[in-house]
Amino acid sequence: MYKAPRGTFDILPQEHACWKYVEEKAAFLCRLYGYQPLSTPIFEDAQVFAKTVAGGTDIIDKEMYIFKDKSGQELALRAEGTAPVCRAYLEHGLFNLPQPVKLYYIGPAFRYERPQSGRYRQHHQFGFEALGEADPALDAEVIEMAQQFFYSLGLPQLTIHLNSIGCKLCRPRYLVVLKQHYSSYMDQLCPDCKARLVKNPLRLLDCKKVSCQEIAKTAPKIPDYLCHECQIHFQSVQEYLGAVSIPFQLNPRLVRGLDYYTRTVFEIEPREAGGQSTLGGGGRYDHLIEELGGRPTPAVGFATGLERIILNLKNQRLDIPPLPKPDVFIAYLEQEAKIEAMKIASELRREGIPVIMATGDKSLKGQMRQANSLDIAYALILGEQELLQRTAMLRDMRSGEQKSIPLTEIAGFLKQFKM
RNA sequence: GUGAGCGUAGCCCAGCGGUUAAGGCGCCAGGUUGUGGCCCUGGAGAUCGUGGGUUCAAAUCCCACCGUUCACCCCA
Repeated sequence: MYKAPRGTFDILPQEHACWKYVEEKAAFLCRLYGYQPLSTPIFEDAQVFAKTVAGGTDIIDKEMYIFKDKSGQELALRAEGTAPVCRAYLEHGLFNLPQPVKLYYIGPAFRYERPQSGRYRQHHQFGFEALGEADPALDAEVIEMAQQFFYSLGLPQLTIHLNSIGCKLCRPRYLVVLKQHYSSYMDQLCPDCKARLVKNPLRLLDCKKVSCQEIAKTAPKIPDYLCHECQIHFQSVQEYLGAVSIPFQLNPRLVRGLDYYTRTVFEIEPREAGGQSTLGGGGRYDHLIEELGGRPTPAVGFATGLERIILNLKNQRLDIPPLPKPDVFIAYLEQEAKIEAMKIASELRREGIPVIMATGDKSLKGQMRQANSLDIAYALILGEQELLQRTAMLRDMRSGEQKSIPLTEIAGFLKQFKM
């Protein structure tokens, strides 16, 4: 038997209610804040991702789906949402619009890794980006949006962690003192952290090992080493967040792995949960667009994984509005009635009434059972008697009451009752 | 890539060395010659993940592989 490949999954009809719920909340949020939808291809020139994540991590070698197409061009499945948005921003000259340009996306992304709770090879991301302006008010807006998103979903028990990781001027200065600090604990570091010390020092700060966390606690804090401009920016973000009453927690050990990030970083996680529970995160990336070949262009954004959100919704057992069901099920008895039934089904659908037509010449009992299990409000029954009288039997499946209606009046009757 | 747990019908799962592999949900049929939901009766559906080994005997013990779950690495 074939199975969905490792790390992928089918979303069955009954699960779609949940997905639709989340996607609609996302779209509505973006409308509220004036962010417009942008869809990008499922694959890109591999360089779109490779350039932006270059160095420091094994994302490219280990985690990305990279392949050559028949022409030999190197392509990569969409690894995340931000870089393609920036590519589109450059390709279509969106920098010529009044800035900032506010965009959002929602769709699949791919990473080659062993699946674990809420992490899949094909997963789904929702994100929004404000491109072309450095105003800290945008950082605050993006954080507020993220918070409002989870709130509107019914996930209010969240903590927003906030930090600033400086810019190209001040971060190198910080990294020097950070490395100094860790160097003096060299013999106590775990093997991973020894590697991080040279490869990606910022990541030292969120090692999960208890012994390394002790060292991180006493490490110099990056906010203390920000340059003047970054300090002002960071303070302004906090002020604006205060102005719109968004609670946040400063976390000097919150970092990002990649070089293009600047200044604001934030992550959102459920309260009283640690480790792998982050629901979403974002921050400012003032160097990404430059990496892709554009002019230096500041930008800030947020992204979240829908699988994690749905996991949380299910854990909270929130009531998700169910998908609408068809209004009418048409059952028939003999061949003659079947033809009439098909005519009626067709007619009702043209009137905009959703109909399921019985098929398979099952017993009436079987047909009614089916109508019941589909949880349909009305059954329309056509048999010999009804045909003779040019009527149909309309049964209210909830109450069990039924009455005979002339064929010509069915559509009008159903519309009038608007189930 | 590393480590640990788990693989028995569509789903949940009992059985953990002894010969027809149990139950529940769901599905189908009958109890109502044209009527669902509740109830009753019956039925279909399982190469017990795959391959090898131990044994008189393996779903049950051992090994390998595959799958899956969780965690690590990484986290865009």
